[in-house]
Amino acid sequence: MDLAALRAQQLELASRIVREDQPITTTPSVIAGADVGFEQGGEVTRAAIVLLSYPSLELIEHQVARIATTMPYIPGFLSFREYPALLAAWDQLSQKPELLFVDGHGISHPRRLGVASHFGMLVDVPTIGVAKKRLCGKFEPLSDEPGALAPLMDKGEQLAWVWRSKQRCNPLFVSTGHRVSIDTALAWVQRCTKGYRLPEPTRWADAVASGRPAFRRWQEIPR
DNA sequence: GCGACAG
DNA sequence: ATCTTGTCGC
Repeated sequence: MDLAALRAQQLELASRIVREDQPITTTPSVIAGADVGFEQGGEVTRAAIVLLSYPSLELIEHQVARIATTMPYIPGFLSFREYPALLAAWDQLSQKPELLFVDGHGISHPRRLGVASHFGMLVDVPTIGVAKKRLCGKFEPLSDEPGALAPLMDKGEQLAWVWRSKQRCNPLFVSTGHRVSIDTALAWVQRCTKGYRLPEPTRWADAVASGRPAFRRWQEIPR
């Protein structure tokens, strides 16, 4: 793999990311969550996409795709490692969502093209990036109260909101993926958070992608 | 030159 | 991300 070429590709794609809200924004009735996990020591990439109804936030569909891993993890190039599997899972959906949450950064990336932005652009759906760790940029320490907020700044521009979704939990990094402003991204993440650190779409995608016990229970003991 | 570094 | 049980704290 040629990192210089991938870096150039990121700059090109990043220039096409829409950081503003859509002129016509209607309330979504279906919101998706996407996440990626690995198996067999990393040789297999497993992507999961879940569909939740809104505003009830109930799981209505989940798809999992497994493909041979094509690239190693290199900070700043995560999307090239994860998007092939995500696209495979996306194609398996019986219906497409109106809003998409992706586990990872959106524009809060060195070249402004985190996995949420890259994948969001590929499927061309309003997308939000929800990351659990900082990749770049700086922010002031948050107070301990849940709801504490601080802008993630880099080179003079705000790239995300650092938001403490729950008490005694590390904050989340919420950013524009594609076709959603940073403020609107935060508003949707807040509306979809129900008492846990992660918003429901990413929480379920995470559970499905990594075979969490909570999900297996729901999966193996239905009805 | 010395750290930092999504998942 | 993943390897992994119990355990400390609210």
